[in-house]
Amino acid sequence: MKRTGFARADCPVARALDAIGDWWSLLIVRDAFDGLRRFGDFQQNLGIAKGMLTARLRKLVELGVLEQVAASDGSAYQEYVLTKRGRALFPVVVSLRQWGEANLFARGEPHSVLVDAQGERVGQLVLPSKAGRPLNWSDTRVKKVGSRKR
Amino acid sequence: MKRTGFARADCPVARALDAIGDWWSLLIVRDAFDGLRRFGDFQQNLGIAKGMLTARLRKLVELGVLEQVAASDGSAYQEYVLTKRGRALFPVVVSLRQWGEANLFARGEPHSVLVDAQGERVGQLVLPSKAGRPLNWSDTRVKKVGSRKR
DNA sequence: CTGTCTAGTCCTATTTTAGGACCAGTTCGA
DNA sequence: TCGAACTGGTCCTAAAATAGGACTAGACAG
Repeated sequence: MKRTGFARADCPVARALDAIGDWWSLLIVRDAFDGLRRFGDFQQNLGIAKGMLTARLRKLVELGVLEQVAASDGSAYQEYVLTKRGRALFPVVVSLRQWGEANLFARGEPHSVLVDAQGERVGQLVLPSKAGRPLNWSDTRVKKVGSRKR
Repeated sequence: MKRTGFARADCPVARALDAIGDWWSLLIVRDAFDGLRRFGDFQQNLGIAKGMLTARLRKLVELGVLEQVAASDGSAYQEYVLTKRGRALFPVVVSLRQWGEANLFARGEPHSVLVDAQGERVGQLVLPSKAGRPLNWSDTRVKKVGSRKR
């Protein structure tokens, strides 16, 4: 049957997953962060079927995550680049990366790493309180819509 | 056809999506962070088909994201709770939440919010450099496996 | 003991996916 | 300047994933 949609959910997590939580979208975004721009680049690098890629790119453009611009090499082709909204997905990609690094590789097994401009490995993502104190999961809770609880 | 797998990819993002990037897993994890523990709680709250939920819970247990424990109310039933590995998904859920809040709700449209123990809204996730300086996407790049580039 | 609740299993119709054949417009090479 | 190859798609098919519901064994409550 048709996949259940969450586009009208109260929960932002559900809406986010509805938008970009499918099997390919975040990998396309990851590759876009990596500098890939052309249809053929994505297709080759991901090994995705062309029809699937067409559909995903179209949806990401519709969502405002990617936009099509004239090719930077002066040819008549188009390129796909991240918009501001797309670049805002950076923490999502990084958090997945960090969880994957820590939990899905054997000790010593090589993987790509995220480094800063100096080539130094980056630290772990931190969730700060309003006052700037680092929080972990047990310091937080979700306040539901309409909840009067303070 | 069978969905393409990324379990052996070099990229931790790809492996993470292979593990938990399907349509339901992260919503189940979100609900687990929210305190849901029983099969029926997940099933009702998500509106997911029972067969789907069974399959997803089984996979999450296999992955070590959830574990089954005896019910806390003393009944003969089992409950599903997050393991350490599952709790490590906190930044993933939070990053999706923050992106969804900022990009998928109309101005003024209500949504659930993440608050700290004092009921204060939390800040934005921050990626620090090794030295603690906040980084954004343009300050970073991915060093591929086997890459000699510094 | 009997009826209801819980946590499933199993089946089916429909949708989604992967993969490949095909195609029009663009660019390259001689 | 022409033909070949490349780019960025479209369209088709077989197989797999999904939603939804019928059914069930064991737990529990009265």
